[in-house]
Amino acid sequence: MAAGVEPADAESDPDPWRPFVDALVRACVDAFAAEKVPATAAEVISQLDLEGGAAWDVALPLHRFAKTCGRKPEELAQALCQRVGEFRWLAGASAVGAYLNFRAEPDWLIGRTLGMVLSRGARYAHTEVSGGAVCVEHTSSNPTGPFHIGRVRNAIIGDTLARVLRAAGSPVTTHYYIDDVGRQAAMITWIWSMPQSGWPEEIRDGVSKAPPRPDAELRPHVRLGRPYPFVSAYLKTHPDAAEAVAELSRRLEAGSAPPEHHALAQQILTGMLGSLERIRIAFDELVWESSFLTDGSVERVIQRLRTAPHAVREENGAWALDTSGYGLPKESSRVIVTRADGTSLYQTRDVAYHLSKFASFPRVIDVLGQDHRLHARTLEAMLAEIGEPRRPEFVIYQYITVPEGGGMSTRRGSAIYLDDLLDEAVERAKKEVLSRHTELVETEVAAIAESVAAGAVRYHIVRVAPDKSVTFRWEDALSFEGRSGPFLQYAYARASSLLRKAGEDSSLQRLGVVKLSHPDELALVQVISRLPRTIAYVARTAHVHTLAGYAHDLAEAFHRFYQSVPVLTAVEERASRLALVTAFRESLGVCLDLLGMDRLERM
RNA sequence: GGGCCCGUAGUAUAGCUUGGAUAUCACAGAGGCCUCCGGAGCCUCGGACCCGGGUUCGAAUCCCGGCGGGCCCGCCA
Repeated sequence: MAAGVEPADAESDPDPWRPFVDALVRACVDAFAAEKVPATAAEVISQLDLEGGAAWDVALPLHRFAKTCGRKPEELAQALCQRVGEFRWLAGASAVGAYLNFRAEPDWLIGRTLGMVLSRGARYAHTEVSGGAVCVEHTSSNPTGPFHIGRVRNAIIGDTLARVLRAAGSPVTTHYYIDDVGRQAAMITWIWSMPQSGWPEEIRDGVSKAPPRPDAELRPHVRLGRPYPFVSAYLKTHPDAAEAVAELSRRLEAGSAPPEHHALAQQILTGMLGSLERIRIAFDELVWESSFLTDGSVERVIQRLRTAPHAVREENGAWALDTSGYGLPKESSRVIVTRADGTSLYQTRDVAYHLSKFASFPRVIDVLGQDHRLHARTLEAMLAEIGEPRRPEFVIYQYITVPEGGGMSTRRGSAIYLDDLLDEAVERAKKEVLSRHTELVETEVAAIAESVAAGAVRYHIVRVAPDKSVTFRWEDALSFEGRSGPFLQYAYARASSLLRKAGEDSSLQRLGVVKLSHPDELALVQVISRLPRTIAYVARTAHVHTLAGYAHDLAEAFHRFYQSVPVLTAVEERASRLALVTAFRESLGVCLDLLGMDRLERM
């Protein structure tokens, strides 16, 4: 077979299938009209199954259309098949049962797909900036100590989503919202504002008996976060201490924080962000909650909420909102706006934050754990109360639990920390690398191991649908085979190795004719051609796990091709196959970029 | 008690938005593959839609009711 490579034009739609599907829909609408069956293009598109039965087929089930005209679907399929006739790029149409199957000319799709990838390179499947700006807020963990991997699920989902939205043509700004004025922030400052020798015995004991952390001195946020869970427990039984923290909290709100306060939060946060950098996550903006107090926006929100239609004054002076009209559970039909002492609460300050987001971004996305679901609905009610018509979109994910049952808890000692998981993954990756390579120097081995470990951790978490809870198991998280990050990176490294050995003739942008016919070659092209569609889907639905699944399919198709088709030793097909390998490598590279994983030339 | 989410082979997971042709993929299990380019790979086999109703020509998918698990129901965040 021989196919001309179609250079990618200035089309904004990066989907190689687009012209074929457009032609197909037109042909179907015409055929329906000829049969006097009412069917619009939109109806055809909605029924169209692009994944089809066999890999190359686009299928149209006819049950729905048959019903509206009272004919048998099988009979309708036969009739339509006669009328669809021929249109550009159609290799054949067939009626199978109640389905109409269309096959695109393989040569056309091969040429078009490879042409698209080879000319666009790392921009393959990307859409030119077209949408409005999007703000993605994710992670937003309080600066109270190191991340356990439950919290990291938020960061990985949010970061992946941000990357995909950018690829789909939206300018994205990521936010990490830091609570530096609430009770938790006050607790950290309270305990560290006294010398350790002066700490209450329970807290000192707790810290000294907690499992030792060899990295505590190395990572300041680990050390500074150590007393937090014990402080939290201590305050429940010591009202005097609790009052001291409350007083500190009031000072924070009033803008008269002790001098060490911000530095502490900053120090812990810096350590936490350092952990996230290990898995390639960084933020465009760090947003401090205190900034909405100092700029007066919280005060303005409070004024608006106190004059809102359902504002209620409690006897003790607190202000609340009756939200029973918003369909919230009746137990939470009252939300507090300000405490009896006049100070604000998290949900009130969050309204101010969201108003500031709406001022800059037409689209606002919040990534939240399932425990914040009610808060999300409360926030919507509060926005409605002050007459704000806009709403954030919420991406809610379920928790990561431990095999013994329950969530990750620092206090119960059931938390698995990101740093620990990465450290362990790095050790294992090093062993794997050393067993394969003797020529690499130590720094290279270390860098590769970090990349493999980070990829393994990110992939392990992102591959599961956000609305499913995950039970954490070390052996699964550290698996380097099958549905794992290293499986993808290995495919990339294999392809890189091929292209390295091929030498100069891998620059094939000007390759005129492609000769590919092996089923595994066609299957690989088919998967490559699905990438733009997949990115568009993820951008629309925020189902980031779909991209992880796609990337696995892509790598798998390559491994199969690699196994069954020789490349370097091929004679006639060598150039074509190298072009295919190049296109594959770039497509998988785009996936790795979007999943926040490193492209490894060797591993 | 009320609300939200989840329930697919031994384990894990896709498909559920918009019902449609033999339900995806992995780990574990059994059996194979380095005459070629990286065996972190490939091939073959066996194995699943929580239960009960309903809607429909057709239900893993939609509706109702159970059961099981997670989370929330603070003048915490």
